[in-house]
Amino acid sequence: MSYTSTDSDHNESLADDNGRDCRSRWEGNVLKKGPWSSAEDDILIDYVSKHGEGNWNAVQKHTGLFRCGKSCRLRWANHLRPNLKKGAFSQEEEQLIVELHAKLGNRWARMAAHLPGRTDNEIKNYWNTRIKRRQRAGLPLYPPEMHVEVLDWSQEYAESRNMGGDRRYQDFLQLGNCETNVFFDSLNFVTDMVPCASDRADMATCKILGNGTSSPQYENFVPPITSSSKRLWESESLYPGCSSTIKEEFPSPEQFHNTSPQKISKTCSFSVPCDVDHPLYGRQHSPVMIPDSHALTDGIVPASKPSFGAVKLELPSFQYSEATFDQWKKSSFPPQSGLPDPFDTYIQSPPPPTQGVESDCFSNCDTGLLDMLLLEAKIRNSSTKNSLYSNWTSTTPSVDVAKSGVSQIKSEEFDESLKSLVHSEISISTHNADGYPLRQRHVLDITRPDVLLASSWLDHGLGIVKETGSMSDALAVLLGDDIGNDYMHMNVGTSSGVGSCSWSNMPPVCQMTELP
DNA sequence: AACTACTTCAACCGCACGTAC
DNA sequence: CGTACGTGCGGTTGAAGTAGT
Repeated sequence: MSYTSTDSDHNESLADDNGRDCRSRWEGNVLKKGPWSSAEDDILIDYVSKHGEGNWNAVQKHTGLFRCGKSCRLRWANHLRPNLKKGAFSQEEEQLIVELHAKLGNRWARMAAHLPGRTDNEIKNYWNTRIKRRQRAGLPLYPPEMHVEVLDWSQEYAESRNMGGDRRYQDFLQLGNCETNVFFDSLNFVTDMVPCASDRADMATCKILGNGTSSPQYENFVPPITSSSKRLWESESLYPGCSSTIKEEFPSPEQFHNTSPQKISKTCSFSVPCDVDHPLYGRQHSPVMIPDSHALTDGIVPASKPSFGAVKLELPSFQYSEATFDQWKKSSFPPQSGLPDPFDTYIQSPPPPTQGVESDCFSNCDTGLLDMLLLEAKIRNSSTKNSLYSNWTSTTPSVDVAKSGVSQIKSEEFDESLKSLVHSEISISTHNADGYPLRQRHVLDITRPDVLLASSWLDHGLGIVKETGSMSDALAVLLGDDIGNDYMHMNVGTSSGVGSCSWSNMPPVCQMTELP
């Protein structure tokens, strides 16, 4: 789009904003708004070439430009600075944007840092356009092929664990100050990347939303903030297949104010206790919404903002209707398309669920969160027969996913495992730098979902997965039986057994919370 | 050709954060 | 500590472009 406006053809409002934005006056002149003229561009370019970037508010003083500093900065950053790429995004760039969005959410500036020559505004516009397109098409935001990427990424982290950590992983984990948010992003990442996991989570939510919950763990809820519920409520169209039950089960924003938390939460999602830093309420050990819900599995949560249940929703990945899935099942993979846009390709011909998954994915979706995490870990450990899931696999219908033999997990067992994770207090004796013994009580904050997410650590770091026959055993080892001993032998460099893992060698999310 | 609906994208807006005073 | 200021970020707006009828 090219503007051909002149200096006089746009509005020049005078609203006051502490004199800091473009609506202020400058020496009696009204600062100009609207599109920039080429003359203005030249002035700005000349100024920056002489004085460099920064101190934008000084531009108008030195150049006579009737533009505020913010406007100058924006113009320079988005259009005038050198090495800016113009034109459509390449396929590589598009794919990178999708990957980055899966990891970062709507953090356009960060995404732009990974795309040389591209601006946050460009990426944001592209994404919003893409969202609208996919929304219209009723399709998920992230192509299922990307599940390969997440596995590669997990492997990469595991391999680089002893080399100072994977920067991608660290960046991924340390976005913002609230690990819970990180987890939400992480979970989104995983669920979006792993089609079956995502589907199952979504289906699980459909079930939760549609049928309510009967399991005890679903009773420990907090009501989502109104904005979330409101958006969910308003997003009926985003949840085909669930919308009807959402309408029935999900209270309207008005109802939220008049309904008991338990009643509300039972219909929304499930949660586990989680330490949450909140700017207003401080650190709380309180239930936090687990983004197991349909909205949440694809609702990218801006990690920069605290998430005291403030789960911000965007678009769900599971937007396709049952009819669409039927088409998927019948269609071939990879999709046939001559469209240049790889995502349009996906829109046109969404791939079917992985072979052998359909029935169980759609019929046995009582679990969501842990199931998905296990799925990820399972895939990566597909070569190990004595896997974490052997007990479960022996008692539940087996489902092959990507030739790896991933199994469904009984919801009851999942419930019990989840319970065992909650409020686990451990005592650890170590030595300080001077050799004096230190004994501290900790809460191994494994209730933090991000800890759970660190399956790379669970299986690669501790080696627990390979040593035990079930997730329950593994977690028991992790939480109580062994760690609860007075002394833990933690050797760096070996990879078998619980005692082989240094606490400092854990992913950042696995840091423990020291009890007061 | 004219009209309408939709899409794109530059720019604006409000807010948050860091820093200097 | 409070205030002013500079800067950056993400969400939103609305004009121009485009496609469809």
